[in-house]
Amino acid sequence: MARKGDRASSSSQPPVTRSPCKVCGAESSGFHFGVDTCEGCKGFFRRSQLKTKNGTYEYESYRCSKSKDCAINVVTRNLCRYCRYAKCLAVGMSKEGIRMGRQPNYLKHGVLQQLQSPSSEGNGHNFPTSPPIPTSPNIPTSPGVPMSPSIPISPTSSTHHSQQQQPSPVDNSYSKVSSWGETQSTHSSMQSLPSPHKSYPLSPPPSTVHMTHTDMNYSSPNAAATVAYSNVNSLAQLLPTSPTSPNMGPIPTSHFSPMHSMPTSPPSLMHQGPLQMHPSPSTTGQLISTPYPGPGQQMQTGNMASPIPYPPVEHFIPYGPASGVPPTNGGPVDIAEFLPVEDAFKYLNAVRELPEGGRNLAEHELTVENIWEKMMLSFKRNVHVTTKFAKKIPGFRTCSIDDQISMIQGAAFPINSCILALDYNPVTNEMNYFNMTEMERTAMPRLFPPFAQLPVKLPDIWKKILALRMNKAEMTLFCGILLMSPDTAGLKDPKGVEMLQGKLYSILEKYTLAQGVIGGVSGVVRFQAMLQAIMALKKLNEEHAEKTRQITKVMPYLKIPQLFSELHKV
Amino acid sequence: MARKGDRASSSSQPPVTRSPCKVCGAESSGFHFGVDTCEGCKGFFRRSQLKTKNGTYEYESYRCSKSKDCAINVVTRNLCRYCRYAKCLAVGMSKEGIRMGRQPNYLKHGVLQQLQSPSSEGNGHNFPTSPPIPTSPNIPTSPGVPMSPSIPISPTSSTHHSQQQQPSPVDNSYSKVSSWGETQSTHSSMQSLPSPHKSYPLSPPPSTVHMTHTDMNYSSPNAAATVAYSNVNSLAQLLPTSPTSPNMGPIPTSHFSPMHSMPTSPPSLMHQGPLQMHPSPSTTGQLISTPYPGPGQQMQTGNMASPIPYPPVEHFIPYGPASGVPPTNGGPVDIAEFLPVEDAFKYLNAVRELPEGGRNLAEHELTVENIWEKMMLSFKRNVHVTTKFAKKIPGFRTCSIDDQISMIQGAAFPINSCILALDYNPVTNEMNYFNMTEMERTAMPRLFPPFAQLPVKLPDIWKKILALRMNKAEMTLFCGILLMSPDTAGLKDPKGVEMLQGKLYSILEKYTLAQGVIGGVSGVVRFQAMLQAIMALKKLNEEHAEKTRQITKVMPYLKIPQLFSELHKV
DNA sequence: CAACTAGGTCACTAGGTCAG
DNA sequence: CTGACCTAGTGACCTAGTTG
Repeated sequence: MARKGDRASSSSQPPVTRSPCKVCGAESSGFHFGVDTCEGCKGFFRRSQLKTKNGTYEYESYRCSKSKDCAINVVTRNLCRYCRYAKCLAVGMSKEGIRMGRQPNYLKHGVLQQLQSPSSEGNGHNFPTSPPIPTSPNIPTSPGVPMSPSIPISPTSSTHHSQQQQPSPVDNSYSKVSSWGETQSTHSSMQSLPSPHKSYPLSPPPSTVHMTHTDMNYSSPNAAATVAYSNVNSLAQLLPTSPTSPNMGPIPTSHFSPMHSMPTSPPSLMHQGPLQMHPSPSTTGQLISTPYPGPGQQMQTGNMASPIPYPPVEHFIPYGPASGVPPTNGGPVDIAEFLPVEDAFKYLNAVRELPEGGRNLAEHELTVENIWEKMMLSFKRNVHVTTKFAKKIPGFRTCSIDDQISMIQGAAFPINSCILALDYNPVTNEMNYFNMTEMERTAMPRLFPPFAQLPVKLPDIWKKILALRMNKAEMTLFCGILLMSPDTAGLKDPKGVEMLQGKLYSILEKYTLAQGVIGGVSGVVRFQAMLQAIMALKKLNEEHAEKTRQITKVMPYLKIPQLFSELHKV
Repeated sequence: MARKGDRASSSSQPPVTRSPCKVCGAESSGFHFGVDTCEGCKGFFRRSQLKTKNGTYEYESYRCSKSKDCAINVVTRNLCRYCRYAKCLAVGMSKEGIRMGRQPNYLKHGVLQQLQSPSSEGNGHNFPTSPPIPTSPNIPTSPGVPMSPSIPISPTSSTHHSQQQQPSPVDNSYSKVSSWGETQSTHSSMQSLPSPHKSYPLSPPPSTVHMTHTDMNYSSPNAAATVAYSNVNSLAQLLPTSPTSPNMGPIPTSHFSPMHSMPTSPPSLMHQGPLQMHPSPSTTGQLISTPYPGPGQQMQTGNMASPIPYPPVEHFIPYGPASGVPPTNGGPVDIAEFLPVEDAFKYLNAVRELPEGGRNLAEHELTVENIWEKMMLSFKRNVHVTTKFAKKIPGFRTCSIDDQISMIQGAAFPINSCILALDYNPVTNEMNYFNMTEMERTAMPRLFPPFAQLPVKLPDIWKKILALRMNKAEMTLFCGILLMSPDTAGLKDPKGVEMLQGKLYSILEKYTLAQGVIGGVSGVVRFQAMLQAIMALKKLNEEHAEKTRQITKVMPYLKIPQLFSELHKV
């Protein structure tokens, strides 16, 4: 049976389709370690990953005698092993990327690309539901399918990452730029390579390809306020801060002032983009911004199968001193006396924006390392703001530092996930996936298979959360409960935490009951639904921690900020 | 064009993503060798079972270069064939598990048919009952598992569908006889993996190998017809039972009749011996029996260790029609109309006794295998009774068979753990640790290190549960909530389950509130504490599942009844 | 029939080999 | 060490056979 090489040259296919090796430009012999490469680079990469007798990896011995920016092409590829390996990583080669077995037909027939091609087409669907016309003969980039992340998809926008198109020697893809060099330098033995980060270009022209909202309206105003966590790596360092830290900003004397402003953060803080905020005209309370279109705005049914029961307007729930319905037991609840809602909530809200220093990746930058790094950046900021949030929760500061750390470790992810519900639009399925662009998000399943389910599971939870129609006070309590989990791993005083959490539960219940019927749902039912949402978030958290462990096992070379490793006890 | 394969992706069916492969998590393409797997794992398993030229099986050549505990997921599945194959076995794949032909419709959309009439079921609850699901004798029964199918309890009747109801009166499953000898022997050569089928005799000469008494008293006329499944032990088999199964025993017309009898089950079902029921002098409701001896009675322990000296009268909490305190909203709760408490609870209670066929090990018998076997025996009985319990929970039968199975899988352990609280004495720390003797229990940490924490963590949870002072009705609802978890893994209709669970929550809350102050604690607080206990149990369950996975990875030669492997999704 | 699944096929790719 | 060539798998499709 016809053997190998044929695929390229012979066969029924015109030889034209044979793409060049993504690393050196030579003729490729197929997908190797997730990337279209030649036999040479395939073999080189394989050997590089072998362990030597001393237990180190082969690639660790590579050194560059120049400035780590050697061009890699057919002719020069053997001149610098360091740079060749770096290039391999840069184009996305990795053990995880392997795809064995037969190539799916839909790939062969070049299904997917067209969706991406005409640049940013309105609708958010990026799935091959239609019988796709073979636009381009080769490798499409489909989520879930391991392959080179650097394949140019949209010819239109190809202006900027020209390199991989041309089988030529020039290659800027993994070039110099040392923006991250800073942190890198402190990162130990990085000099011996594997940190592909260094080698990546950091600020290529913003991808025009798949532009999403996040890009534009981010102007980070309160940058200074949140201050330099840039170098902080330990949670412990964050905690001892005085609760009245000047960074906190002014604490509103009244938490229930009836103004329509966004939380307390500047508008730019909100992840708006296409997502509009429309306060209910009928209310005066402070609202949580959401992606729902406001009154008079058309709600388009997108890819959702079932009709969305909740209309946009009522979603904006005012809160304030117990208005009508009396609570089950006890008098009206004045949350303001118990917890500074505004103050706490603003930190929660911060996770909805791209962190400082973050940027959206261009198409050709969608590599494991780059995405990981972006995630880490986001994550770090999130732990920070969660920490600040935590300090506002009654009783949190009374716990031991160790327990405080444990709780933040255990709750940062679920809390963050919860808040992102505010940016989810169940109708269009638009979401803020940890501040990633849609392109980045869709690249995830391919680059990090264990995370593949997350973008699927989160929306379910988000729907639940949105259906709760929580206002800021409720959301704050809700997250407080997530934080104060007595079953947090490693807790030294679970009893104490349990009591504190119990208090939160009870306040939330009273408050919710006092709210009366919201959106046709009674307070009792809403409260129970909140409890269920809490459980769902906790469960998701555990799954996620497990997945993270898997990933870091499989990709031990990924940098894991201490915070993160702490968070998931990796 | 579009051939079948597309069924997964496209199809006219709801865009519901197919369930993940039980082995690697990739998208499954259907049932293969008895398990929901992807094409890759299907092919891998098939090839593994092929004979080589030397007459050996392909899988016999597999070796693990690490510690036989490699994670298997879509990314790593090709890294270790030994572990991948082990995982295949663990999830129950086997040649005998094959099921060909069309998949019954009720499996596909089992959920919807709830509209059916409640029909039978001696007592008349008004909750929907699923249509008497056709008993399909050929549910994927994967062998790979050493135990008899048997649904014990009461062999009488069984006139209808005798096939799946193998009336083996006694459920000592795979106890005595050669079963172990068989497997063990083949396992001696464990080094090179498994002959799972050899070791997990199921289909092989159905006669010799695995024959326990099941054979003898199996007198069903159509034995031949069912022969192939005589050893079936899939959960699926247990479920389709007609709700009118005569095994249920007499059902009291009034669930609240103030009699002091033990539930309604035959005495032999109850772990009575030392357990006496002593109603609180001030009440007349039915009580949960506990290890606390009643006044003037001496406590003697069965297979448990020492006597328990302490009779907290308040521990016995009566229940009955809402007495004094009015519920939060709505009138008094009549649980009897909603759920046959007595009937359901008796099954729960059964886990407190040593299963039939079980025996306590002598000191020299405390080996990994023996203890494992004992655990499995207990476990199997527990799943059985949990299944029966589940059928009594309103709405459970309306779920699809798959979901029913998933829920039992996910809840058997926490439910069983919960019930054992009734045998825990917080003063002396005496406990019923899954019916093990103290000696056996103390041997556990040494033999199964991953389980070391269990005997430590359980008491904490038990204390919480005891502190709740739940009566039978509450306990039944509590366990029902554990069962109907919308976040159960693999659920196809989580929404439906969520709704059903919500109902249970709401009933429990109303009922608990109606109980008023118990032991100085208000209903509101008690209810909240119940919620926390539920979360604690769920968390413990996940940890335990993880530990189990560890153990079975490290000791792949341990026989794992399918029920067990299913239970923890090993 | 229609809905499913073992098995077979064969397009593909890790790894191993061994001249260069 | 490199990389063209091989071999042993792998897994997307397909077909034949089974079952409701």
